[in-house]
Amino acid sequence: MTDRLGDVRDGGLTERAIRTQGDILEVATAEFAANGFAGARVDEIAARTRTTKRMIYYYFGSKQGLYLAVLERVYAQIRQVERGIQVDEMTPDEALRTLAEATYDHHTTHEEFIQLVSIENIHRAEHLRQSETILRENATAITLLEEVIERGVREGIFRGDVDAVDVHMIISAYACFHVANRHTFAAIFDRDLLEPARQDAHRRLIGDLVVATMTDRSRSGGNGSTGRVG
Amino acid sequence: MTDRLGDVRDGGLTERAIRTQGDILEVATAEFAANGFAGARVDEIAARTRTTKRMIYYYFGSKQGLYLAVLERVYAQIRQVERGIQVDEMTPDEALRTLAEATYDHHTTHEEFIQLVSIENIHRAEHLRQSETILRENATAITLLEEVIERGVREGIFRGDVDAVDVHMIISAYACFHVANRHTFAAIFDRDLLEPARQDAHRRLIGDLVVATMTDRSRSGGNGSTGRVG
DNA sequence: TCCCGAACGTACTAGTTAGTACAGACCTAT
DNA sequence: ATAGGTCTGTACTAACTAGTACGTTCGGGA
Repeated sequence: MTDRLGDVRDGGLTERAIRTQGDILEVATAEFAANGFAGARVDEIAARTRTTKRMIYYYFGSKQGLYLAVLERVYAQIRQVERGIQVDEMTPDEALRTLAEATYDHHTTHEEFIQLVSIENIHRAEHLRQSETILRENATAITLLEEVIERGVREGIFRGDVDAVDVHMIISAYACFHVANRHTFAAIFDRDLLEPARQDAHRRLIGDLVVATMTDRSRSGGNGSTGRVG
Repeated sequence: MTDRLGDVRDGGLTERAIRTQGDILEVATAEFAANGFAGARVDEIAARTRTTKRMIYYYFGSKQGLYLAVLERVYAQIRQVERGIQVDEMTPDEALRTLAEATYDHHTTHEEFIQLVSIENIHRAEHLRQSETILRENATAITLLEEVIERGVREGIFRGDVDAVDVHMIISAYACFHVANRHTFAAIFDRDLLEPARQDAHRRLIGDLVVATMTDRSRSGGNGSTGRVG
């Protein structure tokens, strides 16, 4: 009660209220990411905020409501990063490499996001499907990739049977794995995928991987115009 | 009590006991994979077996003991698959493609294994690290890959700065993602990664991807003898 | 100055869940 | 046949946890 301010209004919410909600969301993000939905404890979240459990229910209604708010927050953050990427002036392969590295950098520095995505998949995306914002806004991440790939195919340097969603999947798979399966991988193969000393090599590798795949001329069967994925 | 047999002994365990334990493990695998460790209910597992909760505690001691038994069981299964792979007669790139496709096929047909690995990572592999068997036996999966890659590098067709563990990571990442992130991916991008119609294309793609990456001659900087990963 | 609603804190409850006490059935060996 | 260990079922409990009832404080507008 020492830092109470002269509550200035802002869209129906007190400044203090906004800070309280932000405080709760930050702590809740860590708690859900670390323990899963069922494993997370509302009491534990409350204890680690400046406020009380009462407030969590006051602002978010239920444990599930809080979880959904956490999910929307982390998905909004990745949208923010994606919007900041500029690849207009680059050649298609340079652009592809840049996009891959940006995704790699985001995921490896946002462990909580990846953990929450894992958790959400355990629950078959049943919460995520309730969020129109995420479904509507986060699919647009593909647009940029589509332009780059279309350009590369038109210029004849990219294969034509792998589309933007496929490429996004490849990049995401690589970047997610480093974070999501870090612990079992380290336990079994004794190699920490996020070790700082390896970061640069791993970043280069995802670039190599996606460019090599898209520019590959020696692959098994078919070519740019046949055997389209899907 | 209708199907009671004349309990024949086998290594200290009744035949009936073995069947009971197997029954519990099978049901528990599904329950843990579907709901996570905290979300899984011992009562629910008991209700879906032919036996009772009492037996779960009799054989496995605790919820955690049961979970560990489940984990060991699914890891033992993947070891079994890995042991069955033969690549001696193949060229290194054929062998690599075969190994990648086998991993892809295993993971896409063993959803529960992937889910349990995800769950275990949420818990920072703290249960897995307790299992000496998994740590000792499952690391040997790399051996086969090591031979193939060494052969490819010696023949001058593979790059030399990516080792067996890196390649295993690439293959696992791709194969895991299809299963682990299936639901969020489908929700956002409206594409089911496990749709049967796409299976062949996706299997071919992981082969292309890993072979293209390893045989890539046009990559960013360095070559086979410099900039080694790690 | 005093009313009103937003924001907040404490103490509680109803329901759930991991784990157990106790009793009994079954098989094998002697 | 009977002792003793393995195996099984029922009914219970102690502890935990999401959610709430109720009261209080605060700032701003009339």
